[in-house]
Amino acid sequence: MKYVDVVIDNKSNSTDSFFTYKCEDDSVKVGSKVYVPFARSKNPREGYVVAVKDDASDIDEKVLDKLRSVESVDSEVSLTEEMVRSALWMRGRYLCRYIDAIRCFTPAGSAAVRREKQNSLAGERGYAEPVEALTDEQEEAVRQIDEAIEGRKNERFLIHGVTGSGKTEIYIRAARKALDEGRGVIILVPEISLTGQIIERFLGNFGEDSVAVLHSKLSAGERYDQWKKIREGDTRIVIGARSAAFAPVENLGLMVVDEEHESTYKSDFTPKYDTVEVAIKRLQDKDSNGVLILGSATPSVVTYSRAKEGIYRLIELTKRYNEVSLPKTEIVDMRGEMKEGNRSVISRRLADEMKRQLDAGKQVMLFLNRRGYSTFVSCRECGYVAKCPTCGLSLTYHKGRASGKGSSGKLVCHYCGHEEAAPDKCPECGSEYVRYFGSGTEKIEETIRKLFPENTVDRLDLDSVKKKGELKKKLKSFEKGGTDILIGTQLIAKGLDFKNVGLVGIISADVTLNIPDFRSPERAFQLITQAAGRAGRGSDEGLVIIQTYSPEHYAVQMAAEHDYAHFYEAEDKFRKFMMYPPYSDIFQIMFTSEKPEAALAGAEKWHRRIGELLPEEDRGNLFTPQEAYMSKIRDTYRYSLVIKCPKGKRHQYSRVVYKVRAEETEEARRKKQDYIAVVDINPYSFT
DNA sequence: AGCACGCCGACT
DNA sequence: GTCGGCGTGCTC
Repeated sequence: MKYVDVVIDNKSNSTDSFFTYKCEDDSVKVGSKVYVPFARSKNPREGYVVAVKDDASDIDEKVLDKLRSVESVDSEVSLTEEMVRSALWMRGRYLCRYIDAIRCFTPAGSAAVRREKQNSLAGERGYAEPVEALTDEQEEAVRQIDEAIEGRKNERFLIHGVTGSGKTEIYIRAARKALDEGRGVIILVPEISLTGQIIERFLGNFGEDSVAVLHSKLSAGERYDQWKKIREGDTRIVIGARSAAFAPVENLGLMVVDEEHESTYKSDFTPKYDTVEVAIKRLQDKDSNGVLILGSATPSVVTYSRAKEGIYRLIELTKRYNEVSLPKTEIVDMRGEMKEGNRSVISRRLADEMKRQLDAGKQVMLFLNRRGYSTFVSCRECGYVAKCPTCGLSLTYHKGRASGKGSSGKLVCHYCGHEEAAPDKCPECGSEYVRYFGSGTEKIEETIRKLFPENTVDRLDLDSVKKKGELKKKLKSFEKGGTDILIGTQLIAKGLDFKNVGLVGIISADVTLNIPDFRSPERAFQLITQAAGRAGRGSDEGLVIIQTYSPEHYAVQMAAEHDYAHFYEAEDKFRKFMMYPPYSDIFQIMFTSEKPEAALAGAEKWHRRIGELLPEEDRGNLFTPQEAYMSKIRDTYRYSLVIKCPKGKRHQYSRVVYKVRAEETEEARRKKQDYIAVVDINPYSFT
């Protein structure tokens, strides 16, 4: 007989601990799924074994006489020990429940789910590109990676390579090497529906039977089948979005995170994990000792700084295939447009160039900021943007919240709570053209249709991705030349390859630049770079026009010059000065409730307790609770609490937050709690 | 989260 | 009497 520690599968906060059971079935292992009696529950409850003991020697005596027996061991589903270890680590890292972390690793559908036996890869056809000779840079990268894989070294690489420098080919070689060594492979991509090329090439190189493609369109049954196939070792290569990082691959030898900087790698739901961190954890496990490859043309500042620190080995790919040159770029200063009477969002320069290109039979792509981001305040004559004096972030305009003096509104910093009256004149130049930016993106399509009535116009954004097939149809139409002008968000800025695009226009670099988030310069740089990468992929040199009210901003300048190194330098200085990541971790705790006063009271309570528990010298890193950026979503009110945790103190701060949460759940046991608190460490946006 | 227990008001 | 509403408490 054995003794096992089990994590019970229920959503309660108060059962978030290990429960010890006796187990008659000696086949039980760490990772086994079990059914156990629990409390007064009539039916046995599901749980996962996290520890197995052969005797009762280190079991608490108080518990020993209460022990009940495991009902049954589910031989169909079990996690590897490495998966269990990684899940336990996640709980501490992201302050979620054990079961939340474990569920990431378990198959979503159960065996009971009806299984439609259909080929999940239907419609995906693989093709192996004719193997071209590798560039010297690629050759060297492959050599280093192969060596690490062969030596079973837990090494991490960052491939910083411009678009078209052949990162995918390196991934394929690395995967082949890992397979040759008898090891498993996980390839992560930001959004499966937009990365057809990688998948096709993997399918082409390794064959459909050797590659499991995990995507959101899979039914529960299909998902389960895939999970089983991977778990049993029938498929050694897995490709998928974020959640594929948890695939039950044993003997994990290689993980690739393509487009490492993408925000889709941060989970929106509990647990709010960071995929790269999970990958690192899984690979450094003693059963893996695997190799990590991050790839990006525009690595996140945090990642790049880690590369500089030596945590990642940096591989720079500077040459594009066939020596295709990077497109020419032009910055259009929109302040001039205003002065000269052009109130349209399309500059005369952009309109002229569009006409020229369209007349020459070329296609045009126009990029908007992400849809519907809210307002920042800017002067249309001098480009002044209202910023928080202590945080350096853009202030957000709040309408109609009379701040005493009957002013038209106020400007609020969503980080620290700083407030000031909204100006009716520009504080820099005195102009009355102070405007609130950021909405009405749909208008652009209308404007373009009016400006170019002869041409076909199409628009693509997140909404159309949701409609199955719509995306593919629109992209196909553009590819075939059926559409002259394609308007889109940065969604279509990635990875697509259209040969006939002569001009890329970035309508406004500013909206990305001025959302109240310290990452906005980084995002602006990435957006411009990616969008620019769509131009001139054929034989002709392309042109990129960047419209902005801040032409002197370093993110705009450096992106226009294709100069990542200098952008990084400038951005790193800013981060260091302001103590933003990588120099800190930002804890955001979101309080929600149907009653605004309950959400605020919860936030204030936590604020007080955290303040009491943090050492004196750290209190300055704890900010006052704020009404959230989106203060009310579907009848729930939201308040947020931000803590800036200096580098190296994450454990300490986590413990404090964890303790406060434990206190609060303890209290909720007695009194009904009327708010919900959710912790997010390093959120991707402050919504 | 379940689920049982138990205490009270309302009804065949 | 006794049915059932839901507040309370416990879970190896």
